[in-house]
Amino acid sequence: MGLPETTPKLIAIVGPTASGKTALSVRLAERFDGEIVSADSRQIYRGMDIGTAKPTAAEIRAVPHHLIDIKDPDVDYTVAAYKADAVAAIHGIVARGRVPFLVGGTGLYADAVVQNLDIPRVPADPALRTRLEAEIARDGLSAVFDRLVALDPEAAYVVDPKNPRRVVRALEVALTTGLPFTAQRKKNPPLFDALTIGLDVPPDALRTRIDARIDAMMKEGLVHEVETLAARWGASCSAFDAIGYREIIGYLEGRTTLDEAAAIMRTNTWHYAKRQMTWFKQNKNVHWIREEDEANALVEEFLRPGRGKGGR
RNA sequence: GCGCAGGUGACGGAGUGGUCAAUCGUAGCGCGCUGUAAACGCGCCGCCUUCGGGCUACACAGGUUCGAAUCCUGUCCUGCGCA
Repeated sequence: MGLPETTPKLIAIVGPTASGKTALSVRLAERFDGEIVSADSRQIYRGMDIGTAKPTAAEIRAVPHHLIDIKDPDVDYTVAAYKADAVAAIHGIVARGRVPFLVGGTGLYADAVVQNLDIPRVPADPALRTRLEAEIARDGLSAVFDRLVALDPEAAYVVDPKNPRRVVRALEVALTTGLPFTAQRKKNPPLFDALTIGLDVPPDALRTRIDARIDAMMKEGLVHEVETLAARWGASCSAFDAIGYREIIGYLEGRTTLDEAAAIMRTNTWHYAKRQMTWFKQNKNVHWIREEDEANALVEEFLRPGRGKGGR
């Protein structure tokens, strides 16, 4: 299928949290002379190491990693910024003659790159959002949704009328640009010839891995990490609206015991993993694998000159 | 072992004569998502169903009533109080 010959090849590795993406990607990158671009919305942040299960120092030494530790937790980062940063990083890797691996569990981030999503160029407007949220509180969400539909009729069946956050964002875009939100979100021709590999871990096994990972995080000093970060940046950064951080903050503020916090982390992480699966399953181009050998074979075949997947 | 308070779906916890298969929360299951995405949201959740409905249920056994998760009696069990 028709992608230009010159379209760079990209290998994306996705899967739920704790499925083994990091370890697999490091081995693949070593084997195929690659570099890794993280597609993880929390590993972006400096200092959030244990709770986000960042690659280890040894792993980072073994293979160059990009888009990890690029912001402080008080900075709000976004999909749009991510897409730009990731595309730039990938081009850099390609220019160096190496193979780019896009690795991470933040589905929207990965899709923004792989599917070349056109994200409306309207930055968040906190004042406007606050006003719209007040409007929702006063008039009800459906009234505000109606307002959106008046400006953007198509939004009636594209935007979830029951999701305040979506309604607010769509209105934000429509109001500040004067153009319909739905006309500004597009899927463009792909920038990269991508092979997407998904790690398929059976539910029971995944749950076991998640629990084990949380135990390990606790032993490695998650509480101390969160305490230190909160002391420095305050507990209310949106970066800390993340599994592990939220629960430990709750413990530090005396709302739960440590055991309770850990238990909540386990179920929240599980819920998250299930949402990730829901997301990734939608993408019919993912090659689901259970064994590393399968990944090796897929990548080897994909990288063979003239054997790209041609936009599929 | 006399007193009091209770025993409701996996758990927590509403309901106190009909409109109750039983509000709600949690867990569980399914799903969605284009500048907060580890975020945000939606659906299902006794059993069966040709999706109209059918069946069995609110500790157990009786009873009152046209009608009971809701009232009465007894039994068993639990918690606090007094022995």
